[in-house]
Amino acid sequence: MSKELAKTYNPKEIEEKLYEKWCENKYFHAEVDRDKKPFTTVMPPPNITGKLHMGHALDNTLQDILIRYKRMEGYNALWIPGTDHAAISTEVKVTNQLKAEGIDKKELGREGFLARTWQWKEEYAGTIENQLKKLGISCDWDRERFTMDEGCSKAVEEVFIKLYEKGYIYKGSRIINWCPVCKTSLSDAEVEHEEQEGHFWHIKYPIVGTDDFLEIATTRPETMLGDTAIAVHPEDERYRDLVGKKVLLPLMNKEIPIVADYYVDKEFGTGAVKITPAHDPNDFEVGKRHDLEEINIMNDDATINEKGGKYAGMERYEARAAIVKDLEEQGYLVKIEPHAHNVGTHDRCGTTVEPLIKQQWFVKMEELAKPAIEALHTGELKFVPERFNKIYLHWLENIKDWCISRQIWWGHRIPAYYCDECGEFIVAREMPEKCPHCGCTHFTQDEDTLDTWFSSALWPFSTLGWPGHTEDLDYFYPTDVLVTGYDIIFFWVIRMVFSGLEHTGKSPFHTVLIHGLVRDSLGRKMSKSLGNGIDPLEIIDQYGADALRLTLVTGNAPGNDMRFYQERVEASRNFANKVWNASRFILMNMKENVTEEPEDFLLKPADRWILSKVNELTGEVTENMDKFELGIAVQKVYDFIWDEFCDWYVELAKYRIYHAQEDSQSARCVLWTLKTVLSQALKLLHPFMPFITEEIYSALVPEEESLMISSWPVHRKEWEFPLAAELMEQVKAITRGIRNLRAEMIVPNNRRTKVFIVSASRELLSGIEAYKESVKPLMLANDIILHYEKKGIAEDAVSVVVPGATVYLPLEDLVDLEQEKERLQKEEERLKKEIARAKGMLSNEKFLSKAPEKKVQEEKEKLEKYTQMLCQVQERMRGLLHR
RNA sequence: GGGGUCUUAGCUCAGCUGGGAGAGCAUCUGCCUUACAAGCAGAGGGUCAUAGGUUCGAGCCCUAUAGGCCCCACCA
Repeated sequence: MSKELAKTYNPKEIEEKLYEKWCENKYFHAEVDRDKKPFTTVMPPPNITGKLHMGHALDNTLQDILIRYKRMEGYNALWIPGTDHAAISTEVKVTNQLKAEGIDKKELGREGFLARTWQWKEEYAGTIENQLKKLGISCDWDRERFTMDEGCSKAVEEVFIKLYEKGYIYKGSRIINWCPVCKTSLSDAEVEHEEQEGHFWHIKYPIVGTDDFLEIATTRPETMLGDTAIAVHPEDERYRDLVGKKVLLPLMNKEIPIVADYYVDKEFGTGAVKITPAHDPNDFEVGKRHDLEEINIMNDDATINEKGGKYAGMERYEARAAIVKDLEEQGYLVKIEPHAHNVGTHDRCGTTVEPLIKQQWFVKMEELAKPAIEALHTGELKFVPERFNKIYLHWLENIKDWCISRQIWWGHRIPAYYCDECGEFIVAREMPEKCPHCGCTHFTQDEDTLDTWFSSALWPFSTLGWPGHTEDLDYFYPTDVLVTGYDIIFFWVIRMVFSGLEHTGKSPFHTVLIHGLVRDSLGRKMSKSLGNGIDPLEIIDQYGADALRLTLVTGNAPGNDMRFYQERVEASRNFANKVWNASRFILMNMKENVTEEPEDFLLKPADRWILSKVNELTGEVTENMDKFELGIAVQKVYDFIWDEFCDWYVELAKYRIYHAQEDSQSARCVLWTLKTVLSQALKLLHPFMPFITEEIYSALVPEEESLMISSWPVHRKEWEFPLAAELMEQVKAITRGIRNLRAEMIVPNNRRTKVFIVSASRELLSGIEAYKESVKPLMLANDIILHYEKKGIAEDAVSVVVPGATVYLPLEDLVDLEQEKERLQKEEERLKKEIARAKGMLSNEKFLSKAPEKKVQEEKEKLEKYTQMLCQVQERMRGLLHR
């Protein structure tokens, strides 16, 4: 006796219970098993900075769909979860939290601050884990990792030392991006450029030894305190004679040279550029070429330092105002123009970054990038969709050295030790005992930590035990698919690829499945400041995890952004409800479990038809899944379940179920088919909606342990029934014809009529004859009368022509013959058009010779069908005329 | 400045290797038919941005144009 389902679908009741069951049974856990092929994916580790948002829900839903699919396909599926320490972001959050408590992080000191941050980590990693569990994702929690745990830290250290020894990591004094609020250096990728309305200040510098001036234009006048030259284009006629001469730097009263450099654009501004090597990346390069002095005029908090003369101590914008004022007073300011220009900001705090020269650690990228470029060309790596190839290549081909040191506490400390005596440093796994240069035995470790992406770059292999030569690494690595948003290709994907290639010799995955952003209903990015974010947990609470998941994958193509709104979730929830109720109907009627497959000849055409439909669906869905067309795959399952299965097959099944006593064999057949088709559809749906499908399956197929570990269906040759399928399509066409006619006549559905079906096809007639009772309710008929020829049917009926049959409804009081003639005329015209179209194509020599045979054949069949239908219509019209 | 992407029904979007335009929501009509009103049965609604081209055949491929969005880039 099968168990019955609750009357209404209530996700809350089943989701938590099922997730616990899955966990208890270790279904998510994977161990090395040489008899099975592995399928591995690593979760992009969410930052421990806060709760998960809708983007995380999307990312993890996609991964879960893939991993569940592969698991059912028989792979040894491993999905490693974890979180990222998110260096700067977390440090900012904790610092702010402390500030709110009136504590300055310096008071706590490094150790105290780290202890506090670890507390934060425990709290948020727990929250994140719970959120992910609510989504129903099937990752291996036994293998949960953190980018700062022991293993990952070991990998970081190993990589740093390896790259240092190979000469790929170096320490150098270079111009870098500096965040004056976070007081740390940043990589180029962490700087966002935004256009701001600013000003263009034109300033004249007196030319030494003359009464003339040289006019320059700048957007950052305060940097003039650090000017060490003026540059002009070497071929600029206007300034040719000035090269080699000097100008007097206003306010600073200092002579600086005029140099010629191709960097200068003659057409832009005045054609003369002030050069501040210490505060502008371009000027830095120019300075190197002309051996100019680099004068750093700023402190770490972007206030002017002692090199800035009377402006020392002022904040950068305060200094700017003061300088402009002084220039004006002293007659050096020519004019001020409005000017829009790009300003670099720190992506984590929004502060305008300041280019500064600092000693930092860098990774030399040129050599590392080459194999990563190659991997895409050889096909070892691919992006889905393909268009992201270009973005990936463009970045790698123009890559610059990566600044990896950060002046913050939360992160992996750089394994470099400085001799307290001579200051030389040693890169090593542990603090050295004796300085090889001076023999001193006291060392201090580098205060800096590493860029957060330095550790996440190693994620696909550090989580599998690297640098150890573990069994896991050998078996599960390289991983298969990486699922992530296009917004972190530069930060993360690229760095994982070159790191994987460098340290393991293999691309860390063969496919990167890229998804877009989840936007709000107006198409805006969801953000804290706008307050338009939607909490995935609230949606789950309201509609269930399955509904949320379905919403996130329906109607979306890889790499595209999507809009999220409630109505879409409601539609998904409605589908869940539909599945639930159809299943409930079947279980209600399955008085005892049906496990035995009926003899082939006992199956009715409808049974064969739905079996061939689900069979076809299986093949198509599998193909779509393999091509990562998840949206298309789930749409097909949705349509099959709702349209074909519920609206047609279940309706057709009712008569046989309700009359089981008269024909128990037929009832058993129909129940077997219902169970078989539904359970197969549930399997196809399971990756998308794991909870509801598992719950139903456990009731429907109690002989099996669990749906999630059952096997993915395959296409079966023996379930191809082309003849039964064709017959059913005809029955459906007739049924639709009848419903259309009635709707047009506004006959309420509760009024039943006689239905006359005239057809020259004995197969069709006998098919329907054998099936009359099942079909009657669908055709809203109280009687179906079948005729081989049209006779004995009153003319005052409405009629409809479908391929192979004419259907008459004697709707005595409702029939208006004039109206009926009009309808027939319209239909005649439509058919004539269709015939003309088909004839046109078939009389086109080129079409006949060039189009594939299959297409030509299709057209011929259409022509035949429409010609026959036209005859039926005309025959009917003649009947009406004779009357 | 370079690159990408989008423009399809009132709205939000699918449309896989080119072969008679689809879904959900919304609208309209008729139904509480004992799985489901979160439902059933029907209907209306589209020169697939514009202009060329390739092809027997174009929403799909190519070129140009217009508009939207995104990314990259050192024009002070």
